[in-house]
Amino acid sequence: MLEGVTETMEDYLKNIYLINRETGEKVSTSELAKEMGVSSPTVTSMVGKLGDKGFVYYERYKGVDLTPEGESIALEVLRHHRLIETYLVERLGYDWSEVHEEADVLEHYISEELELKISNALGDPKFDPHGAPIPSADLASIAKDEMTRLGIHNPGEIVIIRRVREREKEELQYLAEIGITPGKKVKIESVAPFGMVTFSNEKGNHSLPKEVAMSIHVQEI
Amino acid sequence: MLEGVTETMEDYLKNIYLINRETGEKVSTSELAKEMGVSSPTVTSMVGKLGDKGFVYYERYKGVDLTPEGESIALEVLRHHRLIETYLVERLGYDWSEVHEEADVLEHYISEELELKISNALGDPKFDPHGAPIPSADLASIAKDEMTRLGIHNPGEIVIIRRVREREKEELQYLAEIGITPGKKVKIESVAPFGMVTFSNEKGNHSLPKEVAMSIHVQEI
DNA sequence: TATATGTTTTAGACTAGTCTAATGTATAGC
DNA sequence: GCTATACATTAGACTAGTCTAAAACATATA
Repeated sequence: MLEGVTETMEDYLKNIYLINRETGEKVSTSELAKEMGVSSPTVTSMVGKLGDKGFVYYERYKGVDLTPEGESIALEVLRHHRLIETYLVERLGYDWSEVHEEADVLEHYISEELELKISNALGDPKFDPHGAPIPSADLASIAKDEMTRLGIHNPGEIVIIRRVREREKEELQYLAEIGITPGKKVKIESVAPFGMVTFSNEKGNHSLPKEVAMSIHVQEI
Repeated sequence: MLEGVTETMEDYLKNIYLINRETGEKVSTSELAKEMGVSSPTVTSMVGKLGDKGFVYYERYKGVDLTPEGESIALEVLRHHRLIETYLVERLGYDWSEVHEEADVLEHYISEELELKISNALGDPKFDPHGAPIPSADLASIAKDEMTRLGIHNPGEIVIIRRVREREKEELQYLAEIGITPGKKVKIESVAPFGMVTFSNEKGNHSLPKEVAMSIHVQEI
């Protein structure tokens, strides 16, 4: 943790970064409150402090945005998170579905020294076990990727899974069972009523709610 | 971290355990304050809370003592600390002099799951890199050891270093340079004025202040 | 046994992070 | 252009952990 930046602040900055990357817009108080699991007034007061410290741009009723300094803190935390996840899977025998909670805590507490040792031990990996890009050591911001989402594809198209956003352990385990892990190929079979997307792969035919399919990053081939 | 036990409380309990093991007596407010780096009134207020929660026996003006429950929290933290130190040295290329700070933080944040994976990966080690015993997974309290201290031996006696208490990085590096690491043999040469203890080993002749020699656990042969 | 000395506790205050209840603001739909 | 509704902010309070200054206690020694 840096000087004057608490674990809580790091978490706010990380979540502002992630929501902003997802939506491309300024982040509203209530979105952030929901993501952080706190009340809206709590967020208002916290973003005020983050603004005073120069980590976010904040104007009342207009939402927040990271400053360059805020962004590099967010990227640092994200780098820690994804390196830890990768290490736990590669070196300590964790399953990809189990690593999120552990990394969510430890990301705030490993030193720069340990970050470096972990990265070296793994050969400076570029992606974590879910396919998410690991920010580089210089914290250059992550390039917007060229990928699409499983949920926007049409029947007949074939795509490679590149990234599966983090979610509940049981949900990730289920996705692995039906062949949705980074690197695997699937063919879209149908976009059915009730917002269901059906696809086929070596594990047979399966369906997912569109909302979930939209969180799976893919590349068409 | 357990339910209702904060990082701060874990630290108090750990330090009460360590001081009590060292002195064999109830721990006074001021000793604990010095060890924790806080003021005495802070300690008074904290031990009050720890008493309410049933982790310590505390009577005004009489010092504190761990209850069985407090002791098992302390042992759990100590087990984490020493496993982490061992892992960093064995698997991530750290030097024994560098691991203390990292472990002091992470000890509060690794899950039981990770503790188990680390212990398994290392083959359930019994001692950390400084020679300190690692509490077993069932948190049975650590048996009082049969060792003596380097500082109490007389010229001519030969001893094996078993354990070097944690201290500043630079100090540990110096001790390693002069051959004071667990497993090494030394012969006491003299107990000189100004409280200096002189000994010889394969690195030649060296001296240490008696206070330091008293913190090095040895076995006579 | 009375007192001086050092240790411990009490009193009261402050910060970080959170909450609920009340109030203010923006805007979509008429 | 006005108003209902959803969202955001202010006000005020609470807990954990810390501090300093002042008072209480324990005890060694004369």
